[in-house]
Amino acid sequence: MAREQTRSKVHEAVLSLARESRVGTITMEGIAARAGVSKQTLYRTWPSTGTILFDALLARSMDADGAIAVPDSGDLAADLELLTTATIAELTDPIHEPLLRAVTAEMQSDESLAAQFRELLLGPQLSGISDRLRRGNVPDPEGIAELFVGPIFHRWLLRTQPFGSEWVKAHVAHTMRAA
Amino acid sequence: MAREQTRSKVHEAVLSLARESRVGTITMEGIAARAGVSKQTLYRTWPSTGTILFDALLARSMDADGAIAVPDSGDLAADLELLTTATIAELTDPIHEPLLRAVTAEMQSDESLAAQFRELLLGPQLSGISDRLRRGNVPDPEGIAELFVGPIFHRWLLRTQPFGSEWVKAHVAHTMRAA
DNA sequence: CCGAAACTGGACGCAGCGTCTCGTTTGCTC
DNA sequence: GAGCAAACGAGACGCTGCGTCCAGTTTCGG
Repeated sequence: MAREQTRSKVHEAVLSLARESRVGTITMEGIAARAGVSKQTLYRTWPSTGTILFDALLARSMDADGAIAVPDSGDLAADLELLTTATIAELTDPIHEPLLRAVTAEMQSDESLAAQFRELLLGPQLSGISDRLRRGNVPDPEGIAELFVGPIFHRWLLRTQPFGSEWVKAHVAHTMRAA
Repeated sequence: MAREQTRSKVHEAVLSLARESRVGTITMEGIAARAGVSKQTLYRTWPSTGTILFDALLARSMDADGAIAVPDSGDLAADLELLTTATIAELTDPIHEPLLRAVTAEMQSDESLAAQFRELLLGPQLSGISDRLRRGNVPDPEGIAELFVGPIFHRWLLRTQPFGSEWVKAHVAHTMRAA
């Protein structure tokens, strides 16, 4: 559909806008202006700002290493701790964070965006983790993966409290005990 | 500030709007029209639609029983299962759900709304649970409370999969094992 | 019964939406 | 390298909602 050059111009524009202003204020017109692209071009490919943000997020997740790799050293507890730290780093990354917050928000009133998110980001992430758990002979790996991810996400989304290394350790310990 | 009658007219309007249309489409002008109230009156009390939705949500949570009561029968596992079921019922209630989704979304770009939410809804909820856990001699009750709530919220927010009774049982079992 | 506080109704300029038209550029195909 | 379809830029369109302002009315406690 869209030329590759257009797509990357739009992605760059979105990233720079997300960096410098509140994500809730990002508009189609703003993106078009920043990217040096006509609104028509935007609407041709993306139905909403949420879709664009998600697309940018996805592109960013891909080129680094293809999402977050799940470590497998044989020591499950150590791996979970690494994974927690890596996940937190991504969630609080100055570029990722605003994009992800905006997409999460938009998902609440856009089911098709939510479906895309689940399929392309959340799903792979969760099954990566449950695969690792399965290799560690953990029963009900899917359930434990949810138990592991849920509280991290919860704390991030609701900004309950900052993530500290002692919290990470405690969380991994809880997860290990449940597994 | 606002007369009690005005406040309740606005709450009713918000509830009826949330019931019948996508929450993302709720506007100040729409609420004003539905409530038979001038925009001026709305802005005098609430700075944004998010604030109004949160206010309505809070009012609704209060009059029922004062948030969700944490059961205490002595049997921790049974209590957690009841609590899970009650929480899910609230999260999927046809009126609560859209309001809560909208507020959660808005919180992502409105820190002061997030703070209110934490203080008036999330906080009491979490400390109710950790109190119950403490009474059951669970170590690190705050941590376990997060472990308990996180995955429920995660599954609801991202609509990963529907809540089934077998999932509830498994989740309680995991939590018990960690505690 | 009087005054302050809360209210209605409507008007204001402004930003962003989503769609349209028209003329230009890009890049693939023969 | 000429030709053609697809993608693009520029900008105009009416419309909805925003947030603020004003002038006149209602409500209610002292």
